[in-house]
Amino acid sequence: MPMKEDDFADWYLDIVEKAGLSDKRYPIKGMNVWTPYGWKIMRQIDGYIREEFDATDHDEVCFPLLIPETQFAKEKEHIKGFDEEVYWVTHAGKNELDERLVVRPTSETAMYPMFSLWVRSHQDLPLKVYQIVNTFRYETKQTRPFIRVREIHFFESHTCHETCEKAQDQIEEDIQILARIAKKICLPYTLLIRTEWDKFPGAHYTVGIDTSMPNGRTLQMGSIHHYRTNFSVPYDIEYENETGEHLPVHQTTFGMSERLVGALIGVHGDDKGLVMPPGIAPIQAVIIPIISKKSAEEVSAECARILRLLKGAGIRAKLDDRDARPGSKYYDWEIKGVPVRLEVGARDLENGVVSFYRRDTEEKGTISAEDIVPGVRMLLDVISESMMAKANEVQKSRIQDIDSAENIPQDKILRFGWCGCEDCGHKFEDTYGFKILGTPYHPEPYQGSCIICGKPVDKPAYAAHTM
RNA sequence: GGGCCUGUGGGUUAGCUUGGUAUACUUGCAGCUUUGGGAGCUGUUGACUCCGGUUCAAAUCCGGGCAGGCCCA
Repeated sequence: MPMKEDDFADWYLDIVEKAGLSDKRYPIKGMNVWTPYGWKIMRQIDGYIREEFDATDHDEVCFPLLIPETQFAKEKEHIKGFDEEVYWVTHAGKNELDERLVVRPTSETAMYPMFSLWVRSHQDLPLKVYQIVNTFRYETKQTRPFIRVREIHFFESHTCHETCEKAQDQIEEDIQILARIAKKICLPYTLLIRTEWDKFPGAHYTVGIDTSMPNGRTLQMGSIHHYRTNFSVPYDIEYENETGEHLPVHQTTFGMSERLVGALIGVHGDDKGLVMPPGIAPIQAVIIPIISKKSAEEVSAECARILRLLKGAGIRAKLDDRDARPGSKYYDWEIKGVPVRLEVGARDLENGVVSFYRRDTEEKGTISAEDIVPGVRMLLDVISESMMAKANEVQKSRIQDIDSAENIPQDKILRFGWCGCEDCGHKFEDTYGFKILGTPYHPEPYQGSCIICGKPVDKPAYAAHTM
């Protein structure tokens, strides 16, 4: 059941604070401090992103944060889209700058003048780079940790290709990369081609990556764009082909932000707190010793042994040997969403087992102490699969077909017929109060008629309230 | 751009109308004790957003700044 808006806001902020993800008391709106546990999660995700891009022949780069105004203004649509939400650097020390500098809201305009120098011949193509950096956008609406912030941690990949088709192939590769990343985080998502009036400023087309949050709204986690030559022409990124012709490159970008963290809170969290997917959990298994006077030494020794084994096997394990009651430790690690808890007490020693608790389903059981490594490994796999399956179920149940304005559920993603024309699109958004997310990137069978004009259509459109 | 509201230990908060010793819970720290779902006891650290005004006296009243939140365009 979707949560009410206020309940969601309280619940979400509570988890962010209690799990130690972020401290929002920093005195600038929308700029929060990544606290250690939250940052570990983000780094875990970043690490996986690096792995994926490196494995697909992208090179990591790091561009300057500041962009000269003239460079920023070269692509007209682009600057119009960001005009209202960029930060400007206008002074250096006591001097006013001759040319103002933009604090990057995204890096197209920082990178492309350099691409113009780097790309000369078809042998330089494809050019595939990415960076993991922070960007800045002056949000005026209400901010919320990870979901709506003014300083945004994200990755962006930028590619240049000889032809439109080769750029399109890149988008297919991006979609594969996305699929693998999403699986790691156990996040379901939809790929929808955004409407003309909602695409990225300057893009030929935009694919939005959305997921559904517990308040019934959708959260856009990132996007993939095909630019064609929209940027390469104004930024003069040309290559010489085999026959000596000079042609503009075709470009793509792919980016996802710290909203992934917001999404995983929303998608997996429950009333006990965060639930971390094993793939990116900073701590995959926490060991709690159950000390009693008689067995203190034996229990400690066994815990140390298990910790050593798990770590040796590459499992991110932690021993919680604080001087506190077991119960209070349980609560601490449940809020943080640690997937597996292992308990070792006198009783377990006697039976040659280790007790476990699964965070996602709250099931308890035992693993033979001898098989602790394969046992934990299998548990983590099972948890990943079951979290993914459950999240997919929920996402599916959030989608509802409609064919008229009657009985519109406010907390669902609507699927309906739309002829695709801008007029009907705007009419739909105005009368229904929903935002059109777009049409499926991967074709899906559909027979219906435009909900506004009645024209028959063979592909659906999706709409939702957005975060 | 216009309007409204709010700032009290690390967190949550009482007190503000009617000016006078700042309340409680939680957290932190130390000791004792305890450990299979937030134990207990004792001791202890820690706050009135800032600047100015009124007053014998300001967390409290007034003005301004800063920060945050909400509503409207």
